[in-house]
Amino acid sequence: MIMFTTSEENYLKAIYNLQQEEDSGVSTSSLAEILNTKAASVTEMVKKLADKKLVHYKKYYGAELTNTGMKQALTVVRKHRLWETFLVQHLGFQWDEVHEVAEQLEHIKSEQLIEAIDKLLGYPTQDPHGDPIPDKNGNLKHKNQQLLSDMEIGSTGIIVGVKDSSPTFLQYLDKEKITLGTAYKLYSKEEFDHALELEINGKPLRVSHKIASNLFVEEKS
Amino acid sequence: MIMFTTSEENYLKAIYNLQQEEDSGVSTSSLAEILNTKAASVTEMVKKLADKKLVHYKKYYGAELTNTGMKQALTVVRKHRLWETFLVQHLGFQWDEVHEVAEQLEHIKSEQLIEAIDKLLGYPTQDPHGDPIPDKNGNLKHKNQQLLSDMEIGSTGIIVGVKDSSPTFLQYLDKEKITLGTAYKLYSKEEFDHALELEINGKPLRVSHKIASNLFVEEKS
DNA sequence: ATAAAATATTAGGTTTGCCTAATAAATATA
DNA sequence: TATATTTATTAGGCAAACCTAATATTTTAT
Repeated sequence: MIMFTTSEENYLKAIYNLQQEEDSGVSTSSLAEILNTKAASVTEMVKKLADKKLVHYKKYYGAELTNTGMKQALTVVRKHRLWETFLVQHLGFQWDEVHEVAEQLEHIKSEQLIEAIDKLLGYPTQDPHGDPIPDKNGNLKHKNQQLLSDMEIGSTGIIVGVKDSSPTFLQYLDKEKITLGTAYKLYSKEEFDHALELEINGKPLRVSHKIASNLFVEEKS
Repeated sequence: MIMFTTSEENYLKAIYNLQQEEDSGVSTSSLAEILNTKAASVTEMVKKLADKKLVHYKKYYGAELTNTGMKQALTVVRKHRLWETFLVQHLGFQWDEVHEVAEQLEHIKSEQLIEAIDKLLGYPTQDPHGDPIPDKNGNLKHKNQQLLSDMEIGSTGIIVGVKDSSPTFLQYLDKEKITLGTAYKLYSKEEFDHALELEINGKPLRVSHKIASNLFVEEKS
């Protein structure tokens, strides 16, 4: 059983996350930004990952996970999201407090541990931010979610996830009493700045395009 | 707030543990053995710790924790023992399975996390091996324990801890159904090899000196 | 008290993962 | 299309924490 360093795991996870958005190769600069490091360091590490057959890498193009790399990335993502869920459900953490600690906990090496946490939580399929938790074989249960900013006028449904899960954004949502499961109705969109007029918790609320484009919703059928 | 590397924390904990036994300075070779590293590496690191005022170090003599070093060592020991307790009580680990994982978990940096675990466990004062858990101020509740091998013939009481907590020893105890809280009666000691004749769980049991010298007992008053 | 053995330190390397500065390639702009 | 700008790579270094081999000190045994 091959083992990975914390740094390698962080790169794999970051590539995984970025790969979800862009469909071309993951760029050196985007990795450098996410990983809080410099482009030169990224190039170096990505080459190392390519040597280990964890990513495909083409100079000046970018990196993409191989099947092996994807599998490993998913186990890191799985651990991260299970720990986040544990912190919220069993240790009383708020959803804006879990990320940093989970960044550390995701690197703990013990199959027994993560399986026990999974069991304790009842094999959850979503973390506190609405992100899917891969099962131990790497399978994801994907919801049919859309961005609130992409919905048509008159659309109703519920908030099912956040795209940005930074503390500041989550704290904004707390302030507005928006949680996963909260119902919305989209009244109108402002042409000029693409702000949205919503009904949330029975009250009208105006949100910027930036906010709406970081909220996943599931439309009422 | 000063932060320590995983390696520094491991050295501090190791020095703490060894300091409990010997009362002179902790030797380079004993540290090297415990930390699975070479003497040269230990010398180097101990010097670094001395520069940071975490240990007193005298060449060819050994290392001793300063007050600051002791405080830090105790927080690592606290985390280690709380995690061990958590693994056993909430995740169904056996007492011989917890050490390796706790070695990793003890380095997670989050005051909030360890306080939440402590609270969840009900502020325990002992870990699954009977070792005391420092409270968040570093205070230890010390039992009046003695080694079984040091007891007089006729002594009765209960097992309250293990000195060696290696899986092999713990598995031996499991096999013999010896747990913390088990009552013992010391019948006799063999002159030749210092083996002991005991009554354990209502049945006679002969244990070697090595075993008896790794069991802590509390004598019935 | 001296020699031998054991223990500890120093000197000089290695690896991992990061950095800055210089160069090369790709993309955008005139 | 040629040039400017942005993005990426290479070259050369650095710090942490290891290592081996050589040397120094302390302890043990004769």
